[in-house]
Amino acid sequence: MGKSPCRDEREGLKKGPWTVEEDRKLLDYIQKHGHGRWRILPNNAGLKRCGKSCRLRWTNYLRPDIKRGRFSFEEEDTIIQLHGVLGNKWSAIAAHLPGRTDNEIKNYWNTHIRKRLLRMGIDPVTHTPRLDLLELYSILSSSLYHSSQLNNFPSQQPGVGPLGNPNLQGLATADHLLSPQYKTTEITSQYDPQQNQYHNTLVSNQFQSSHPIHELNTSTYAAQVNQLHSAVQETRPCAASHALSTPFRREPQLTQAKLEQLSPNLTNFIRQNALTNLWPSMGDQPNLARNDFPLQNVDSIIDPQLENEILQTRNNIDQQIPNYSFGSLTTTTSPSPTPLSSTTGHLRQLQH
DNA sequence: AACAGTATCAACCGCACCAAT
DNA sequence: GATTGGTGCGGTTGATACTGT
Repeated sequence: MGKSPCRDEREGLKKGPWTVEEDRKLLDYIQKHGHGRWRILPNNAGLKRCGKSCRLRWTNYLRPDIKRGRFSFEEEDTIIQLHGVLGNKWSAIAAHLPGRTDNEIKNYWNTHIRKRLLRMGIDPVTHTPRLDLLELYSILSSSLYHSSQLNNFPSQQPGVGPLGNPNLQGLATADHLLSPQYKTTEITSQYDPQQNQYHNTLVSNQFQSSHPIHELNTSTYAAQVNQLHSAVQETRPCAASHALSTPFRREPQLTQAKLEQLSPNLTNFIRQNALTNLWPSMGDQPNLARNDFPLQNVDSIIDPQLENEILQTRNNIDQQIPNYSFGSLTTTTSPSPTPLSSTTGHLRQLQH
C-alpha cells in the first residue's frame, strides 16, 4: 500500500484555503508542464503545499472544463437516478455529468438532495419510504378505519378487511408501476375464523417492468406508500393488531373524533387522500374504482409542516393515551433493501 | 445592531488500489 | 512476493455566508 502523501508532510507546508497567488502559480505551472507527478509538482511550481493538496485544488476547482453554478433539473435528475443505482459512487456519478466533480456532486447531494428526500419521507440511502413516518401514518389511518368499520361493518366477514379489499391489494402491490430491476412485495390476506383476524403475508417478487424510471410519478409513490403501509402493519405485531387483524380488539384506540381533536389537518389529509382508497366508506364517493382515486394531494405527506404535525401528534397521543404505544417508531430501517427510483418527480414539485 | 443557529462547500484526511521496482 | 510511489475515492471538517431572533 502506498501511503498518503500528506501524512509525512514536512514542516512549513501550508494548509487551508488557497490564495489567488497560489492558484496562479499552480495554473501557470500546469499550463507549461501539464499535470501529474503531483509529489514533485509543488516544489517545481514554488508552492508550499503537498502534492495531494495541489491535485485536489486542480481537479476540484482550477480545471478549465469545470462547470460552476447551480445544478440544472436534468443534472439533479441524473444524480438521483444514478445514486439509486450506484449509491455513493460519486466519481462514477460524476462521469455522467460533464464538468461536475465528484466532490461537488457529493456536497450537493448532502446539502440539498439528501435533506429534501428526508423531508419527503424517503430514506436517501435506500430510496425507500421512511418507516418512522409511514408507521405513524398507518396507525393513525387504522384508527380512522376502526371508527368507520364500527359504523359500516357491523359483522366481520372475510374479504371486507382492508387487505381483503381487492382494490387495495391491487393498489398495494402496483407492480406494473414499479421501477425495473427491483424486487417488490405482494401482500396477501387470509381470514382466520378461529382467531377472528386476518393474517397478512408478504411475498417477495422479482419482476421486470417495461416502464422506464422517468415515467414513474406521484401515483407510483402513492402505491408504494400503500405497499409499505401494509408491510409495516404486517411486520409490526402491535401495529398489525390495530390496523388489520382485529378491528374490534378491546385495546385503547384513537377515535376519529379524538384524532381530529389532536390533529385536524392530518385527519383531513388522511380522509381526503390515500385512505379514500383504503376505506371508501370514509370518502365522498364510496366504491369507486382504483383509477377514480388520483391521490392528488399525496405529496402533502412530505410537507415539513405536516411532518412536524405528525411528530407532534404522536407526542400528544403518547401523553393523552398512555396505553396506545407506538413502540419504537424512530427507526429508519427499511423492510427491504429495494431501492425506489420514483423520487425525482416529487422532488421537482418541492423545488424552489 | 448583535448574536445564535444553520447551511454551504472547499479542503482535508485516511484508506485502498494499482503499477513500477 | 514485498515494498514504494502515485493516484482515486468517500467521509469529515471547519471557515464562511446566510438567516432568524
